[in-house]
Amino acid sequence: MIDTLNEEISKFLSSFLNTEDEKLSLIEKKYSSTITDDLDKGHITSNVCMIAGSILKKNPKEIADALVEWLKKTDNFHEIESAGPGFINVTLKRSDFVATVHKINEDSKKFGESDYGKDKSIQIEFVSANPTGPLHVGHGRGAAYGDAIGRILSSSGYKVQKEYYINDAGRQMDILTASVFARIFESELDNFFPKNAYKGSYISEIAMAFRDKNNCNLETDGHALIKDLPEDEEKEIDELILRIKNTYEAWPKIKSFALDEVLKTIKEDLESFNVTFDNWYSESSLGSLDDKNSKIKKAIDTLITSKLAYEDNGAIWLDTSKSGDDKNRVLIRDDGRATYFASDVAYHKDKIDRGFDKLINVWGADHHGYIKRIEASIEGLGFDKEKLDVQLVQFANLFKDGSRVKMSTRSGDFYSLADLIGEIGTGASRFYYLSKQADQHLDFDLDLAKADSKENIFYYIQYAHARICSLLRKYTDSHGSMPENASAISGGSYYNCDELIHGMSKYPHVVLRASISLQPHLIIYYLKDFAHSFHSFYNDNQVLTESKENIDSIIFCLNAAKIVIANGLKLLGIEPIEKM
RNA sequence: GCGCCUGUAGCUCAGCUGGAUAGAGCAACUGCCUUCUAAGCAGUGGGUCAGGAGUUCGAAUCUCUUCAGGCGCGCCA
Repeated sequence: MIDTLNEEISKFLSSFLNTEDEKLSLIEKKYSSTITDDLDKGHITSNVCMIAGSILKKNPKEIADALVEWLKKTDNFHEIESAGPGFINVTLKRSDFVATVHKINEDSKKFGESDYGKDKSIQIEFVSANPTGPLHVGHGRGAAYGDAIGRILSSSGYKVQKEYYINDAGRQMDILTASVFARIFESELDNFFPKNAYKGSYISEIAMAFRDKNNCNLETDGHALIKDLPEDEEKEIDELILRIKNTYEAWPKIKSFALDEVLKTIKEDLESFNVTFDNWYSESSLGSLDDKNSKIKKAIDTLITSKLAYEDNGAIWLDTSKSGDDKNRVLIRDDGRATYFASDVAYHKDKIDRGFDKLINVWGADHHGYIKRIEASIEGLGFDKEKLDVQLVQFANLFKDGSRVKMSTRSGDFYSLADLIGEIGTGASRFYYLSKQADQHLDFDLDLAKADSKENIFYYIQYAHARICSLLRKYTDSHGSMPENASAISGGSYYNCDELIHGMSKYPHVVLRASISLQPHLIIYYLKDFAHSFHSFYNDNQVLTESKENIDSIIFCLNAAKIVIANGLKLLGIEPIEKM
């Protein structure tokens, strides 16, 4: 019905105000009609008269009075009032108001969807954690966020692809391999373990699994491998990697085995976190600089041809400062190896080449200094940098028993995402990760997530859903099938559901707003408010002792309320609970 | 030093592209379970929206500035 109001406002503006088109379109652009916060102000409200008053230098209240007269003549609405400094408050006809409930029941799972992003494709790249170990709680927030905006954008009509970029080409992979190697041949190496290797217990598990499936024979002298290694931890591991590669031919076999095992764990963790990807993109598929036809070589050649990349001091640099970066960045080191940045340039080129209308990168906030140079490379390759939208996710601090949970990947033992899911469940985990705007620091309180009080908003919302389910069960137990209309409400004899219906009518607007702003937390706060309306209703009304007509109408309405809560939770990747 | 983020009730946070008396929960105090799930509801008290200036019909929201806190500034990934 907001559309109807806006159409009438358009007609009013052009015929009544009699002013030039330029000003009219400015008014049209700036004003907004919204669903009211409370029923005292009717169902819909518009600030159009104040905007018009300001642009046309006229008294807003006079315009409002004229608009009220105009709208009254159309007979589209039950009641129209001007209020305050020049708001227009509209009360809908009972039938239009109740139509919301019918629409929700009909649309059911599709209620809240729109075609806002129709014909546009968006790719979201997120998590993309190095495949060197299981996901930890730091990755959880990006995972929940990327997946949620994927769901939200899909529901707004966008064609969405979710992608995980696997960093399987760099030094990290060698360190992973060396770590596993050292565990496999622990005894041959006199229990030596490199200082900079991955120390988690998963490394030993991978080593054991490898030993079970392969004949492991070191063949060379283990003592020689570890003799006189450099003291410096970085140099130590690099030297060890070099020696193993030169003497142990099964190195690639361990490497691919370790990668597969780690990826398997990551996929399992994500799956139990209700996060799925449409595509897993391997960094190594970008090829090597030695291959003329590889993606990485071609991307860099393009930059060299356009003179944005140049040689200096034996290295190849990209002129990123031209696009606002602090300094220029190295693409190819003086020893001929590509940097991580070079891979990323080629990767982003490939993403754009794949034809998406928009790319969203979900990055940890610590990478924000990296945005400029990626944008610069996109411009350098001749693309519009606006195609890329980097969404930063701040770290989440976990609190347990009142104090901060430490997580350190180096020491080996850390609080993993799987631990979190095991402790509070997927739903509550996702919920709290998403409960605050992504680019702001989040204190994640594990004790709160498990608490059984109103303070725990997750269960507060789920409880509303479960209570409705319980009523619906009791209704169908005695009545057989579900009611199909709300005659008592539309007829105007029963008003107690009005606040709930009014709340439900906001839902599609909330979803759209979350979609445009990429902010899932808006849905959480909406659901919290809506759950409150329900609990309040539930307390004031003894549903099942009402008259038959009233019961039917209430149940029809509550089924709609259940749909709204369930749809909202599903957009967050959370399964609604039917019984608590 | 430069860049990004943040500062709203005692605590944890909402507050949509500027809109009507700034909202929740917790904590404090009061009520409501022989009736559909009390993980619930209703009420009371609690605010210089960090400080200052500006933009205008109107600012927590936009601009500038001061103060305070967090993070990032590699031929690492």
